Amino acid sequence: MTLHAEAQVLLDDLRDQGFKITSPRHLVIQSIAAKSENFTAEELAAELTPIGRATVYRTLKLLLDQGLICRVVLSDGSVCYRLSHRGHHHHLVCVSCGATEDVHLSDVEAVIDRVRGATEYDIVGHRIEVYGFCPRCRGLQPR
Amino acid sequence: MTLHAEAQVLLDDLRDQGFKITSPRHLVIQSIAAKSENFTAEELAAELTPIGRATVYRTLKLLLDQGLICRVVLSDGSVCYRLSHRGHHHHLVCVSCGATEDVHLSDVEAVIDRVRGATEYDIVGHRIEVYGFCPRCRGLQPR
DNA sequence: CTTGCATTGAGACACAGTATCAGTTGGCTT
DNA sequence: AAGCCAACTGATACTGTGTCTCAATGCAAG
Repeated sequence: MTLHAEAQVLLDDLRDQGFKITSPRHLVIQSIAAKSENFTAEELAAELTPIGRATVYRTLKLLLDQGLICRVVLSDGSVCYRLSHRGHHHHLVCVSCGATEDVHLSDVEAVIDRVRGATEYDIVGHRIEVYGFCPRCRGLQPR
Repeated sequence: MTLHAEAQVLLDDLRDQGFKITSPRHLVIQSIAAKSENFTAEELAAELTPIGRATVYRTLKLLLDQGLICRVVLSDGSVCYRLSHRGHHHHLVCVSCGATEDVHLSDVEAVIDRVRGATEYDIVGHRIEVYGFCPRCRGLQPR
């Protein structure tokens, strides 16, 4: 299994959009697909050293625009990325260690719709992050 | 009216927390209190030139920690600040010009509570930003 | 009025990301 | 199989946002 199945999906998706499958992109995607946890852009760049930092960032942006990965904003405001397991979802982020889980806030759409009816704004999207202590960090919680 | 009423509230609040009311802080707060719209840290620093940039940032952080101002994340990921008109609320942000309105997402707590019941995480907070075109920008909207 | 400790300012640093631009390459076209 | 060229790459410089350090300063408690 030199090629993670998820990587193939990402590659196919990019190809379908008319992007070139270059060897740097191939490597970046392979590396991302192998990760089950959050990663930062710099981590990824460091790990893929022969590949230029700019290229790593460009590929991330590409995947982000295609909705193939998602950006997670930690409670301290720093950001990292993770594979998007397709479909609209939100994140439950540990304020202590940054571990992240996907959550489906099923009724949020209804709440947003209510805003839609009550404002002059033409609503096009939203960003939600829920913060808490993960089971692992709960024990170390101050007080 | 050399001192905006809102400024007095902020100052009192800081004093109550045991912080010193120095003249740089006084000026920063006065300047913030006079703004009705979003502002960026750099804007503020530029406007208050004789005051050190670091001090402006430190004062912003202070006010942020005290919940006296809030941070708004625009749709492009850049951030700005605005006076917090107290109480928990969220932001409706224009994706085009960055104009911001406070919104009260009344039922969101119920949604979050539902998550609380369904996860191992000990939930302590959340961040919500709703994006759309403001009335002014709606007309210029591409298609 | 003194004095301690919080605060300040200047500047260096850190981090995340973008811009530039000459050089390379994937993949269509023939 | 060869050629072409827009898309892509990598090195590097730059930007924006914020933090750190550390000597100097100044609130406010006594």
